[in-house]
Amino acid sequence: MTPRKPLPTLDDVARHAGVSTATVSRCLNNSASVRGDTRRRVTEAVEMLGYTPHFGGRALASNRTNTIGAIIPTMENAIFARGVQALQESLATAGVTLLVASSGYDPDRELKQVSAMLGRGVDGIMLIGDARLQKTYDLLLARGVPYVLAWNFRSNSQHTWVGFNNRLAMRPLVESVLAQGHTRIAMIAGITSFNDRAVDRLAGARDAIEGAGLKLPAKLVIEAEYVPAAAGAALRKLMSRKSPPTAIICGNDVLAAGAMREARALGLTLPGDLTIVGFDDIELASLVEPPLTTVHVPHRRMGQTVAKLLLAMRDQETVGQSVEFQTEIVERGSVASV
Amino acid sequence: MTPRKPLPTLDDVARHAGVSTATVSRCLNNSASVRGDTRRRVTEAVEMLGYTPHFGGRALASNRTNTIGAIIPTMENAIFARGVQALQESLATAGVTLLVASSGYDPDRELKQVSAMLGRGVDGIMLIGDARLQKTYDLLLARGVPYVLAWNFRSNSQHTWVGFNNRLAMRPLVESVLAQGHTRIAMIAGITSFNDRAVDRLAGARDAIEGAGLKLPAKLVIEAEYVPAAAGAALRKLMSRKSPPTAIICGNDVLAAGAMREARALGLTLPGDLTIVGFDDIELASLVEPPLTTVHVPHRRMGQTVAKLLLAMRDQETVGQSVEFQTEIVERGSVASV
DNA sequence: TTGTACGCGTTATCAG
DNA sequence: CTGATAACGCGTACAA
Repeated sequence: MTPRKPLPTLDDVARHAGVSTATVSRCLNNSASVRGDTRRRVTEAVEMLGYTPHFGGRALASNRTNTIGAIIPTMENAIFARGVQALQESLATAGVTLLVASSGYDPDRELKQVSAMLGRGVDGIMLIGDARLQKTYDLLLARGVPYVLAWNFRSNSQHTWVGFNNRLAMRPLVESVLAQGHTRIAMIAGITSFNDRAVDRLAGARDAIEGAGLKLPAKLVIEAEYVPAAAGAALRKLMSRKSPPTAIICGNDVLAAGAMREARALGLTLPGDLTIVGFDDIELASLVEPPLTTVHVPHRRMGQTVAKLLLAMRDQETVGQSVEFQTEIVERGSVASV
Repeated sequence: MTPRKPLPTLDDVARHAGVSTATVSRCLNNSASVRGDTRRRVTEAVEMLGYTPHFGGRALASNRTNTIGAIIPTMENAIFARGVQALQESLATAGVTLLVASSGYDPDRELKQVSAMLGRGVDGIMLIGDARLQKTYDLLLARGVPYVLAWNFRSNSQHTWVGFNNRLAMRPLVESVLAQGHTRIAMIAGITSFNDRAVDRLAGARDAIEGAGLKLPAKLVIEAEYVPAAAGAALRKLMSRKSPPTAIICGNDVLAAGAMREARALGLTLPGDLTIVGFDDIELASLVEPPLTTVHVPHRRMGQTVAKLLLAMRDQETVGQSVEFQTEIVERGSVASV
């Protein structure tokens, strides 16, 4: 490995171009007051030396980083990956860099990540949902760094939200299952600890079931980690009951796909023997057999909106206006009448 | 939004603790020479003020950022998401932050990302494959910033690699298909432009087919974007030929799943009417029906290894020792004899 | 339009 | 073991 070379500095560029560092700085920041001639000499020198502004120096002097942070539970979840990708693309067009960290659904780790990002001087932060330590909010508020909560929605909230109401979104899906005559319905939910989306989806399913005069007993609710195998184990447990459910609501598409695989392994015919529905409408949903009936969520648009909002909050130092998205059921064929 | 508050500085902490900034700095960097008593006073003050070191200042003074960069084609590809997640986790245990950017398979964008990361003073960079602008390498070399190329492998390379030989990995998979008696084999490859993995996998398939004395004519090779629908369109085209292939090699699992979906839509029975194989062994592979025969790739272990290597290269300022991983075929049931 | 000079928050060197 | 103090690279009043 070549030894670490010292980066060319503003000073080097200035000397090469025969101007002062101030002028170079002005050129780089597109400040208007630079003569075309001078500007050309400077940009030439920049080219020649392969100069890149030093981020630290810049942050120190300007108290601006052109950086937005995003802390998500995990990158391995396609819905966040997609949203973050869109967020990054939107920010990039504004010349802003995205800093991504993942908390692994651990609130303590999230707090540390927020703290680290504040130290890095991010101009704004995206967080997922609102299930976290109060201390995390305190930190954000104390610093006055704008933040947006995403992937869920609450009205009349003190926070700025970009997302959809997970509870309300789940309800019509379950109602459509109920409409097929199912009365013994179970749920394979995501882990609800520090996950408001999982909590709300479960609550929405319960709303629908109880709204139909039925019950969702605790024994028919199993929480599973975000991997197909966990859903498979849950399904096996549910189907081994004396009177097994005829329909299973899954907290998301990955769980639904895992449940389907296990159901097939048990020799069940889908959807004839068992109705299974998911949530999120990731690519996977249309690739399994039978294709999954699920709830479509506009992940990319949410990411784009978060970008727009955070930049506005940063520039206008204004409070952010929450944006609520609507979801819709996508009927594909994993639901049958009882 | 609360107005942006000024962060507490080292100076504030020093004043509160009744010591000098130098001492505070020493405490924070775990430098040994600080009395327990003093250290306690300092950490107390840090707690009280909610102090977080200013990243820019630190970078400026120490010429170290504790940051590693990773530039991947896209986060929406599960294989990179998984690898990057592992990379991040490994780095985190060493107190290093990961900066992720995605190039969208655009070499110009990648060059800009590298430049930006260098400006941010990253201590090392992970790149995917070796299909990029020479200028990008020049920049890296000029700066002497350690970098690792991942997700592919070349022996006797001037670069440091962490990955597997895509060409060699594809060969036995295709040979196992040939062993089932297939003679008309087609390929749905990834887009090969600036994607050495896609190129190599295609080459590996050709190696196997020609090694068996058969041909892989250009008309039986279709490049498709990394989405199921593109693979579906490709499959439809292939199957509409006068004498359609009896087996289709796909450049990755997502393409394979998309091809399967379309094949079913055409009324074909899988694998009886058509053999389809994938590559990568992402979760999806075991969730489709029939489950996909594919090549297992240790994505997480690659991410961890990249972390280890980059940290070592940074600390010892030494050349990195390439690490080659082996892959293996996972036979699941999407292959039938002709 | 351009240059001079200071300060941003931290680390590191050197005395004490 | 601790305290002054000089860098580090850049932006920006202020002056010219």
